[in-house]
Amino acid sequence: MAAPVRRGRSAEGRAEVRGDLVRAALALFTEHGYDETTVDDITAAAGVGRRTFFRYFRGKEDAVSPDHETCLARVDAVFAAAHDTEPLAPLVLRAADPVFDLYLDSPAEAKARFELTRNIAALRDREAASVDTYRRLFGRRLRERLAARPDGELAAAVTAASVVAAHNMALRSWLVDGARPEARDACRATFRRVDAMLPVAPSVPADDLSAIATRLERVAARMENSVGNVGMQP
Amino acid sequence: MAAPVRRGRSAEGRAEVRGDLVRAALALFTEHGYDETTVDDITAAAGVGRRTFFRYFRGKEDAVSPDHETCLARVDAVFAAAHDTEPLAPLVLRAADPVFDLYLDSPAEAKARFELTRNIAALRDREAASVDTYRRLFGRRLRERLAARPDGELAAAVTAASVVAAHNMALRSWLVDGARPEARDACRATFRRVDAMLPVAPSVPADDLSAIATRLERVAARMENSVGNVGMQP
DNA sequence: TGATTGGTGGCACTGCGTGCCGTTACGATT
DNA sequence: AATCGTAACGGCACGCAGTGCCACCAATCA
Repeated sequence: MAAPVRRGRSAEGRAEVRGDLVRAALALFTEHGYDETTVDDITAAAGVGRRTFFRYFRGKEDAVSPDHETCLARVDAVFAAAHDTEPLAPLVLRAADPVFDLYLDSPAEAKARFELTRNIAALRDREAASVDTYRRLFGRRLRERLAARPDGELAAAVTAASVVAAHNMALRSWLVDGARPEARDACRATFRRVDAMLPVAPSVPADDLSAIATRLERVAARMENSVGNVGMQP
Repeated sequence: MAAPVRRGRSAEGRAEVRGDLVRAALALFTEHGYDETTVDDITAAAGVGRRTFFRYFRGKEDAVSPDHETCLARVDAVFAAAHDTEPLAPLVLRAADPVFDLYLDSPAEAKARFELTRNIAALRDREAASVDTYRRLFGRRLRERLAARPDGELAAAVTAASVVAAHNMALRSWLVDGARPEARDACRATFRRVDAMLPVAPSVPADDLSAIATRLERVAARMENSVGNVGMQP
């Protein structure tokens, strides 16, 4: 005599089951530890069979991750929809928006995930691998657009890594600051400061040369400030 | 009746066993595939017991990796030995040298590892996690030295990610180019071109202002070249 | 020669992930 | 409303990764 199936087959039912599993995994991992929590514990807490867990997640580590596959597709769609002549820097910054949405829209879960990925080696490695897929995606799209330049491949690789690093840094600051919903715009603004550090292209339109001059002065000021101020004085 | 133990307990014996396991793993993964190769297959090919494998490696994925823990310690030692007033850019570039040594000193194994990490998802994720530990190490050391600057944390994160990305890009180019030993210097030179893209500090000494001016002109030229040349023309 | 130490091999065990299959609920068709 | 097809579910069994435990053997020392 099998236990009755509690849910239907609709999309809402699937989302509900998935949400139950994620919440159960986050709670159990946080309370009892990652290694001490088995998949059986998660499925028992969520009220589903063990086999069902592996129909929603590839493995135990993925139970705490949001859906990165659809997010990757959205990022790629931003690049695909952009015109070839669109200035590069704003496009790159805009392409990161879907990732921000993924985290900023659910602050509580994002913070719980952050704490787990900070403290548990297996989940930290998983996160690093996930972040690397975004870096590779940015790298591919940038390489297409920078192939003609001298050191274009290098600039593409460096820019992709820079954007992803700044993105994660902004998210991290937002999370340690309490993940307040009203600070979401500040989080995005923090990220966009990386614009001044990108090596590949200024974010100003091509016909605004005064803006270029302004930017050049900023770069010069920053460089002069750097020299003689390298490292911390004791 | 147990099989006789074939090796002693010396350090050479341990290195020999480890080398046999790495070579067996590389060969079996390449020939029969990663998922199709079990730890039993590796230990049988290396002539040791299954239990011994897990005394040399944390898991199946680590059997193809060089020793990143000692390499991380060497990188950190470079930072620890540097004076606080040393210019930042050359220090950062120099800190990457131990990683180059790790790969450039064994071209054949490096190429075999590269092919495996390129094609096998589990090993690619493992590699990404390993690279991320270097990125975090650079980030910590740079954050110490940039804490006083405006946007110092952001600059530290971006610079760390840039250096690691350029490093891996140079290694990758060297590997796909055949991993020729005589091209090792060219590999390092490719990496050092990232210097022109680093946002944090010029690599010139603090008293050479003419060099700063030269660099500023290079930056300006690159920026002007960028505007109006964004993206590829069809 | 006897005791100690440290690496090794074998064994058993837990837990992850998967293939397979019977079952069950939902939706569509008539 | 009865029926059929489909898709998700639960359960079972299996292979394999990784670990704790213990006996064994070789080298060193008393």
